[in-house]
Amino acid sequence: MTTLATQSTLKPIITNDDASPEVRTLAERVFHQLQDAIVRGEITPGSKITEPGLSKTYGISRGPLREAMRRLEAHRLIERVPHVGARVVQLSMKELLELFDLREALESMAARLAAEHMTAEEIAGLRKVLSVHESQDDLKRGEAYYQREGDLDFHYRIVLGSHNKMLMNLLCDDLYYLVRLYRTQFSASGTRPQRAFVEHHRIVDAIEAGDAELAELLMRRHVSASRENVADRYAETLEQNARQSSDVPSESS
Amino acid sequence: MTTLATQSTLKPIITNDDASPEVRTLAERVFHQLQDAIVRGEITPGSKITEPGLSKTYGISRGPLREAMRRLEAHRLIERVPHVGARVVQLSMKELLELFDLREALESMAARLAAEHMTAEEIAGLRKVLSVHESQDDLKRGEAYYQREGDLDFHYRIVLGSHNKMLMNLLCDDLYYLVRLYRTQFSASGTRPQRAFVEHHRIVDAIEAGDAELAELLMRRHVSASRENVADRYAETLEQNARQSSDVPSESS
DNA sequence: CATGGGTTGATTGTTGACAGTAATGGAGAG
DNA sequence: CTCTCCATTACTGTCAACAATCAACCCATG
Repeated sequence: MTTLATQSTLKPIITNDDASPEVRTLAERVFHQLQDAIVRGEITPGSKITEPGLSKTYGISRGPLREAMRRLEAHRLIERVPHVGARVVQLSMKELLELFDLREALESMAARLAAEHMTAEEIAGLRKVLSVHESQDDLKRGEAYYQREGDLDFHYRIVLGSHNKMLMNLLCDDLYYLVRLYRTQFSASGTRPQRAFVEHHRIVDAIEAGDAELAELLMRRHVSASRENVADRYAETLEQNARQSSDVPSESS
Repeated sequence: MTTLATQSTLKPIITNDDASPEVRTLAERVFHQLQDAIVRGEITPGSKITEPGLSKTYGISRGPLREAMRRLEAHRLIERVPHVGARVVQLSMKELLELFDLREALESMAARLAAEHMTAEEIAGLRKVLSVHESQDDLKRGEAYYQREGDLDFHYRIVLGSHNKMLMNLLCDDLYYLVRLYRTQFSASGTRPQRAFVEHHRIVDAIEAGDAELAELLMRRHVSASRENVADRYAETLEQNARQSSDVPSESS
């Protein structure tokens, strides 16, 4: 419920609602808007974005827009080359798997620290996330779309539970947006969500028991399994694309 | 000295030498200059920096300077709050230890991957670093200043040897500058460098043998030991500061 | 017909000025 | 003498215009 749908109408046009409470500057607001647009896939990965275009789209000057783009670059959501331009990042399969390797190392560490430092309230909140999570899954068995948002919320809370500021910055501010970017594309397959549920529960059990070593191990396995699932999905997509574009290989892009 | 050097020997004034070959824009150049200045301690951690001041110091307009500062913020070398200003980051002891925890998780992973993927040439280069490293230590036994730069070079090369782009970005671009910032302050104590040498050699041995598990374990221990050493140094510094400032407790913060 | 060079168009980098906001200092009241 | 309120001030955020650079296109030439 914390990070759930900012149910806007897919309009990148300027919005005065100020969903985020602490957006005190234009650059920050358009940064969040662009971040959302990229993560939700409204801007195709790999597509080129230009400063005049965006500044006109969002109705602001190029100054704040450039700052927003700098922040997007820092979060690795876009890539810029001097005097040429910027384009939305497009991870290769290799890089995507690398990202999951990073998550494996960092989140297993987070789980260990969470088992050591998480407070009772935080654990209760984590359990609540799991229950909501589960009821949603009962509702829509095959959907697995909101489920993935809930999954990220779960991981998010464990990282916060580590009480390690550096780790929180790294995972929540930098890596998770990349994860979300590809999560929408490669949502878990049919049998995977249920197993993920079980793994989530076992991880929380280990954390609640204060068993740091077990929590670390379980989280490592959990992320690794998620990695394998995404890899399969990616391979499927590539295969389909190859089959589709075999008719029109003269793609001008 | 907290403020910038006026016209003294340390000239941050515009330099056309272009040490980096690919500095195509003003913002990038001043970014690297500021990065160096911060890492070398020429700008005191915690001190406030203002845009007009820096723009006058470096002889550029506020536009590129703001971009440079954005990049510094992305690399976590400065911290900004809207409408207030920016100051050079100053890690607490807790955060510094957290940073080493991150290194432990990430570099042990890097060592494992390096043992799996490092080429013969890269291993040879690594050995050469160690030899240079050692001769320097023979030269100046207690100095341990260049040694630390060599130490970072060692770790740098192992991360590169992992052939994991994401990991390289994270460690080399983001975390290592923070490490360098505090390395100058808490250089290894007398007995530590020699032990670090031995550990380095054993890690390279494990990598050369392709023993991924051992390399991972050794690197984890190595970083952990380095962490303990820095923690001790930090505690000593704090103690000294407390003893010195016990005479003048009426500090106007 | 292919290839090289020059021109044109658009985009990025940079600058200076203007507007809004937070800190600073002083004046007045209690 | 201290506290509060207000005006000054300096800094940050924003904007529009200028300069430098790159990509694409057209034309000339071998």
